[in-house]
Amino acid sequence: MTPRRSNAAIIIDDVARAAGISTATVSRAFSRPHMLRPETVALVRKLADQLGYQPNPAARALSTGRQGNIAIVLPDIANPFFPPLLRAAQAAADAAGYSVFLGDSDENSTREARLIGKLTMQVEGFILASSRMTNRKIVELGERQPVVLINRDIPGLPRVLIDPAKGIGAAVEHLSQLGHKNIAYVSGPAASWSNQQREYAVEKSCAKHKLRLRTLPIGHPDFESGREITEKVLALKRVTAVITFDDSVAHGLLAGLAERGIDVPRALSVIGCDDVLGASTYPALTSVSARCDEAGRLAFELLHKSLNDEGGDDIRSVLDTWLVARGTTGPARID
Amino acid sequence: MTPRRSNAAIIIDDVARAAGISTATVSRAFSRPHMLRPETVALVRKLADQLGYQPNPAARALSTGRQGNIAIVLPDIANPFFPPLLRAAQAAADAAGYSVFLGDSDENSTREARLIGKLTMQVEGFILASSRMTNRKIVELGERQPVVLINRDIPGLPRVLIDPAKGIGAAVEHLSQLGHKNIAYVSGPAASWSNQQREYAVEKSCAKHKLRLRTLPIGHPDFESGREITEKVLALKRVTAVITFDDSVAHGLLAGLAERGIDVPRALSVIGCDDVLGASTYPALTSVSARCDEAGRLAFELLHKSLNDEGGDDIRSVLDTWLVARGTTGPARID
DNA sequence: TATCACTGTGCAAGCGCTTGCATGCTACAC
DNA sequence: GTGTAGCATGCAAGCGCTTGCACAGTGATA
Repeated sequence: MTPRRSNAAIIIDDVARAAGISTATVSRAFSRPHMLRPETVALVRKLADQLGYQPNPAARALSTGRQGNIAIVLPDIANPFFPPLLRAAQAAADAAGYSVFLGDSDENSTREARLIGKLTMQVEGFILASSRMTNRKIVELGERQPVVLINRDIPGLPRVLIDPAKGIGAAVEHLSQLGHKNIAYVSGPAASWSNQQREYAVEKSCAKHKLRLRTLPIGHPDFESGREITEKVLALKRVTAVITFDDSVAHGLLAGLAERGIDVPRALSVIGCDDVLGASTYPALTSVSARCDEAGRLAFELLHKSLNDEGGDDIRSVLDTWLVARGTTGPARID
Repeated sequence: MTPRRSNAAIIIDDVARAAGISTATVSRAFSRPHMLRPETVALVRKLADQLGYQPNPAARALSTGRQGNIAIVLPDIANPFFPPLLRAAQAAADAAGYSVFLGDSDENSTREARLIGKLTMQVEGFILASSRMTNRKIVELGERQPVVLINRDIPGLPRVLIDPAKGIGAAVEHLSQLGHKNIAYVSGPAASWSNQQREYAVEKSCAKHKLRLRTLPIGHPDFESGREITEKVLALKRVTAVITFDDSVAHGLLAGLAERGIDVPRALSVIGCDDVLGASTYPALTSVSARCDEAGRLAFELLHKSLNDEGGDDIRSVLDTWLVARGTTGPARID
């Protein structure tokens, strides 16, 4: 067979020939410089630069089994919780020399599994943020390849968890102090670990402070659903405060309330989760805050350790949350 | 040399052996099924499924020079303009069988160039959204590999442009009709094509409607900068309306105004650009709207055509904008 | 029956890199 | 002078796949 491509692409042989040495040495100048005489390394580096040589990652991957890539898979980039996380994770990965694949599963576990399947052979590991897959599937994946979870608590797999307990505890206490007796929780996707945690934390805190709690389910956690749930929230006559699964939903709810002329916080207090909207709503949203960028950074760090076989046993990194009280919470109205 | 890895990984030989045929035939069963007897294809498919065989992309890439990957590079995922775009582009790419690399340049052209360099050999093409690199660099890249631009107008390269003219024209007309005579434009990054277009459109429309225009520069276009610019906006005594580079900035400005008790729109009208915040501010933001998800989808489509050598000559796909008037615009105050 | 054009498969080279082992060399000790 | 270590480099196989070409079978045509 004759060569198929005769691109202008510079390959290792070109550099080797230019330097009058073997390709092995050129290769080592990049991957194991300490094995070579410093002058040799310098020469190769110079020539490579000059010729514009870049090692072909496919060839390298084929030979070594390492691709220098990772993948981040998440349910919905448009959810404002993820961009900061993604940004931080990609920045950390980049700094460590990795390139990152992005997979958006659109909140769909089948699609998520398909995406992962398509990427497995091209990446050294995965960061799964708010995965919608079953534990079993995730564990299976984890047996074949390094995986770090964000907001999913599966023993045995390294994971970064944003624990809403503290923040939600503070939120409920805040409401209790303001005189609220009946509150509602607008819950997120059932398959979401975060939602389970948040719901549980709300329940527990309400019990502690002796508040009555009603729960309202929602489909896709976004602005629209928040807006649409408004009617149902208002139908809960005695409820004077609402905690929502996330800020988007709170945002939608605020919009729905504004449309109906309901005064926030006088008639109803609203608290979001994630605190990703900053103070950018009006009134500024009281929210349970967390460093989600930190979660992204940390997740990559754990993955990086995994890749270098430094994965300690059963790492479970928990990030705390806290309440940021702004303008959407106030004293309970008196009926 | 002996084999380095003896993974449990199934390779093409395993399938070939199981089927009692050559690897060539197995390979063709995937890439050129029409060359084979249908029964052969079926057999191979069945066995491959059974064994869990997946072609190694690195080997394939090495052999064919095609990776099945593309990259999307953008200045800041945390900017709400990008997630919908990215989402749509990745969905389209996925549907066409491509996986996507993500690069966040952090608004930095050097970093952008570095990211691109790192990815070139792993992708078949690039989507550059709001690139911060110089025309020269981009053209150079385009000569070496398929590139589609979003919001960057370089003749010869396929590009998707969101043309603000119509929407901004409508915005200025809207303000003019409301009796505004003096308006301000809070501008974005100087290197941004979008900003240039928007600034130009504002100037032109103001001239047409005989409005006086002041321009205020801003650094990183985000919520914080918007908030910080408030003082300067208020210092422009006669200005009764402001158009901002994007929604984030408008958002920040609204927050800044609210903090100072300035009534929007009674004391000052505000118009954003991109319309990515929905009606989620209060008052709901009047904004120049565009289908940014459509831009993402379209960009991939153009890239896909490029990759299949169907790139027409000098494709320049322009998406229109329009004004969505909401609550932040009203009659000019009378000083 | 011999010839010819297909068709479906197999052979084996080659994609560009890494790396185990061999080799040549220098330097030092005996 | 010989032996021996140790260092820097080269040789060549192999990573898993694709694909040009060769080749064997088949049926149609002469």
